[in-house]
Amino acid sequence: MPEGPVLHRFARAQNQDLANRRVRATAVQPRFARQARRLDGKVFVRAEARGKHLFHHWRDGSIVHVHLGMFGDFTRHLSPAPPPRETVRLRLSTPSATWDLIGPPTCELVDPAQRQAILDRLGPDPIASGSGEDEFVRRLRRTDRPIGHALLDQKVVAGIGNIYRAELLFLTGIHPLRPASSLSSRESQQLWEATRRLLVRGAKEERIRTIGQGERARAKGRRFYVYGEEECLRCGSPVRSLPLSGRTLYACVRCQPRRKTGRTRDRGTMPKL
DNA sequence: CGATTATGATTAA
DNA sequence: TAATCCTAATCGC
Repeated sequence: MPEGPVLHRFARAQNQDLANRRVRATAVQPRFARQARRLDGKVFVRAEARGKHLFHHWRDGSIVHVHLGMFGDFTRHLSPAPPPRETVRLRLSTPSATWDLIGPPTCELVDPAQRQAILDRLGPDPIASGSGEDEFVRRLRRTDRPIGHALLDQKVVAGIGNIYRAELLFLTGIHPLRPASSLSSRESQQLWEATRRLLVRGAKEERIRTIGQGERARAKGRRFYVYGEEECLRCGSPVRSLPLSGRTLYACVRCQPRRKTGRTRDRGTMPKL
């Protein structure tokens, strides 16, 4: 379920609940039980998010690396917490709050070098660092793969998932199949700016929000411009869906032309076709 | 109750 | 590209 901003939200909330406290660690599933016993009752120092990766730092030097994949999730309970479900990989609790980790493909103890190796594989994370545009543009320029593929590549920019990919390309009016290297520097710059804005917003708010204030009224319950939709929220044209990098990509046939269309600016003034 | 699907990513081939 | 790792909700029978 999670894209980058969700991991940052988890890290912040977990820091509020757990940082610098003695934390009970238990596991329902046997897979992580031994490791949980080793951590149980020790001091949880802090949670750290980078892209879609999460690290839990413990005072004894242990580092737990978590990746939630497509289905993983954290759930939070206030005391008294209900008994854990059978699928709880790791439960972290203090007298007041409890965090359950469900369904992660990755939950492992790592050493500092392994953590660093993971970070080294990631491109700039606009939530963590603020800057990174140069690196982003550099990476785009040197690949001929479609921009829709490049945006999911975590070493181009860390944290974008399938929803943000579709919505960012929509917001910048870029056709997803254009080679990344063919973007003008202005387009790359706009893409980075939109990425930074949306991911930072997503880390602050409870849910992914891509629709701008001006078009909020028009949305009427719809959450996205094109992701998972059949008609473009802005112009009503059909949304094309196609598989790209093994995921379904959505794009408006009209707002995201393969080439720039001269003077015709879609400012949302156009009625439904 | 089985099949399907979902905001992911690595490894093998 | 395909197989692999993970869970839960939904849908059709």
